[in-house]
Amino acid sequence: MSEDRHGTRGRIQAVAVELFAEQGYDKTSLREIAERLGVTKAALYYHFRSKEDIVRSLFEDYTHEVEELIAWGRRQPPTEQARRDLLGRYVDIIVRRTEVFRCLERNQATIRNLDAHGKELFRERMRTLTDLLQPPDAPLAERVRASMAFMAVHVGWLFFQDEQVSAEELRAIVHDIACDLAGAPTPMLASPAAGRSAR
Amino acid sequence: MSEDRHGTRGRIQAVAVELFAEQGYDKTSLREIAERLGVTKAALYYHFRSKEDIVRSLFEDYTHEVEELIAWGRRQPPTEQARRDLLGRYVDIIVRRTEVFRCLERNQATIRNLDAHGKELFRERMRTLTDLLQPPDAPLAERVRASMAFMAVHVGWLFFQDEQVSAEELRAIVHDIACDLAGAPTPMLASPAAGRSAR
DNA sequence: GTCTATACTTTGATAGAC
DNA sequence: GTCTATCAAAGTATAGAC
Repeated sequence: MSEDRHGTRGRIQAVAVELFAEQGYDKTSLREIAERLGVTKAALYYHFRSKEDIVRSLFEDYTHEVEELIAWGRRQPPTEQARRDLLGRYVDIIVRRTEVFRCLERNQATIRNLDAHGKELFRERMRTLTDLLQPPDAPLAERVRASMAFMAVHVGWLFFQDEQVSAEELRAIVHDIACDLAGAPTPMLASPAAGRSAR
Repeated sequence: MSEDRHGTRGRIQAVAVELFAEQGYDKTSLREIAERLGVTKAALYYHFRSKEDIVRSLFEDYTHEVEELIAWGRRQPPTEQARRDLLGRYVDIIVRRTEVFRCLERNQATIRNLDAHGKELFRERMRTLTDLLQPPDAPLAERVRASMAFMAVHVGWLFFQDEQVSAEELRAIVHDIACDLAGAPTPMLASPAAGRSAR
């Protein structure tokens, strides 16, 4: 799998996500990636056919996980518990792929246009996830809340990521808020926020 | 002000936001902007000193409005009503500057690094806004919710922007959700969501 | 698997005429 | 305010040796 940073290929990917997220995809040259690894540009072309190929490979695992989540969600009964689990699993994906997701978020304009058909891929997946929480014919306000439940996971996790908070605590808080937005019952949470959610 | 699209300068800015948001800042060349306007690259250099100068000018008005909002917020008493108004005014800024904000959101990595000091500007403004809703010593869960109130405005407005929904309705829904997240009382809202917020 | 060398392309930017 | 002409720089990508 691509997340082992042992082989040269994996090391290239690790350096690439970091630089793409920090400076942007376009501002990061292959020369820079190669230098950081102590190899030459040409070496990169052994492992990847192009620069775009690198960034594409970065999102493969993430995309796959989301699609599996969607498939899983479709098999669940329409219970509150299932919705709660869906959001929890989504949080786990974001947590597990933090770096990749940060890179994605900061380079939306670039990444949108990698594939001609991939243009609205993110949007459609988000739409599909939303539908798992609220049917397409639900009131607009409910659908917006459902979408926001997922998006809140993104911004909440990424934004507070580099503060001095424990990952477990933040994970629980983000999940809590997401459930709250989705209208799902609040998960048991040993935090001061637990009272609020029950208001 | 820079949002009048009458002068050549304004027309350059209008084309630039659109292309930057759609294809990304780096993938958009000055040649392309010039062509779209029916002028030459050199003409652009009469109005702007550099490409970066164009993108910087785009955010001036937006930045100014947010800073005025912060100043306004500091003058308010710490009431629920004031917090509700703060969020409402924030929504109004995003609504008014939709295009610029979309451009900002999709080019985060690039724009972050335009100024060396501007690097954490967005983050710090968000932090300041958050503090207006919840003091820095509030429980983490409350601060995350406060931050999310603002971020929810971004994603909610932009994501549903191009669906077939009326601007007024979406504005109200987004404001409603933001208030809910911030713990502020729900604004009067003639929508099916009104009941939910009171749960 | 990695390197040297280089071809090819595009871009941001400038000088100076009109 | 806009145009023609031109430049240097940087980037992606390839060919071929080791």
